[in-house]
Amino acid sequence: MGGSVSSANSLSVEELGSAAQRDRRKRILDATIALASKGGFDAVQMRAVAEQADVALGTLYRYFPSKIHLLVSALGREFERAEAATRDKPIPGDTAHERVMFLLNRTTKGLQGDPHLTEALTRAFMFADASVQSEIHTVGMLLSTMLTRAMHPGKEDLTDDDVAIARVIGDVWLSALVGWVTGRTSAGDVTKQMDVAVRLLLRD
Amino acid sequence: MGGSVSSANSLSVEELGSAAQRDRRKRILDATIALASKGGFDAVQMRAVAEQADVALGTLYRYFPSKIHLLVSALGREFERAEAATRDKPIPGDTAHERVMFLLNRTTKGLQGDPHLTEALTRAFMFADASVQSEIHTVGMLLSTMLTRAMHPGKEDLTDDDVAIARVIGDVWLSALVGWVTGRTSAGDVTKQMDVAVRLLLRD
DNA sequence: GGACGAAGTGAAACGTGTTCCTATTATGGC
DNA sequence: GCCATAATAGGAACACGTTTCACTTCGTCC
Repeated sequence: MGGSVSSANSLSVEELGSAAQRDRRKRILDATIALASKGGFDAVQMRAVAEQADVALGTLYRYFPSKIHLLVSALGREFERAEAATRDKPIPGDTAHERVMFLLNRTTKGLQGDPHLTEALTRAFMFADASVQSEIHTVGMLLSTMLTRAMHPGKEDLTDDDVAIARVIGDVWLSALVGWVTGRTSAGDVTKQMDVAVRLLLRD
Repeated sequence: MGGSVSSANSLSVEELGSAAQRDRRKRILDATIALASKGGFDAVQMRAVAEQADVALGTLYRYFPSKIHLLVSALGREFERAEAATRDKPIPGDTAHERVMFLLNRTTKGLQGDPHLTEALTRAFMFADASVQSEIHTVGMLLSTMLTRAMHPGKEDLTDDDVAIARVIGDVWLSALVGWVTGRTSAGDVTKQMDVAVRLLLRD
């Protein structure tokens, strides 16, 4: 896991030439999600992923230079799906508080429906080091986009404070998620913590 | 790293009978800090810790059941030192905001003075799973104590909001730290993020 | 001082992430 | 179709966290 901050990035969909390659990449991520969903972080074993995706171990490493890259990329794909599914759909709620809580609750409930998957993805995200910067950045941008849209639907020029608040909410959400994943707090606590934080940050 | 939530805890100072045992424990934690300080998370290798602490590998595992337990315990000891060093010393500042920022800035600056050590301890803390609950809890309580004391020096009956705000600040601080450790944000950004969060949460 | 159990030692062995190497197969240009 | 090159397969090898085991040392009770 060491080494300098090299250019070893995960191969993104765009830079994959052939359809066969895009399909391999998809199979790998599908296998990752399936294994994570069944047994969490520890169950995502590189040999098992390769076998289930029907690629050689070397190929897996060619597409994703480490287990962490793999899992964070899988997280990114899930986030993209979630973001795409809710784009253009207005978020219900009369106030920023209500809309943000709606978004957080829906997402949190979704995650809690698959605890193992959530554990795997969250641990990977938290353990990632500098070499996973770009994959992490993708996820961070998506989260920030979803939150600011919930706060101010349709607003174009976001203030620094808008962005800062979204960031703080994202931070708290991640911490709460980590607490839940590691068995420190209950599912209800996550919602409660979020509600308190959002109430403090978005006084309508 | 798998397994059920067993009773495998780190041996705490209190339950260590002899002076020789307390000394072994101290040597182990000293070696851990030294190695972490020199090379970060990856450099804290169990064989190296055992050798430097002059104990057998099996003994190291008897005192700390995993590398994560070891590092989080080391973090706990450092936190205890920091907390003890500032207990009874009033924190300068006229407002809660000023005092909290003073505390955070001082601590952050201390951490940034030893990036490798900070990286090792932060990664361990974030990667910890349910089996490290009690060690994590120790750290969480210390952090919460320090923050609420900075917010309301001498106050006895803290409200739910006081505790919630401290928790949110702690969450944001951790996230910011993770961002810095993983090279996503600069040292200055950490301070800036904290200032924004504290300003939003503690409107004087 | 001897016996007994707990704690410590030393080393081998195992599991899984990661790297490396060689043979084989796709792919694209001529 | 044929060659050059890249991509993939298959699998051995390595590193480090963790486990295990046979043996030794330490502390305590008689």
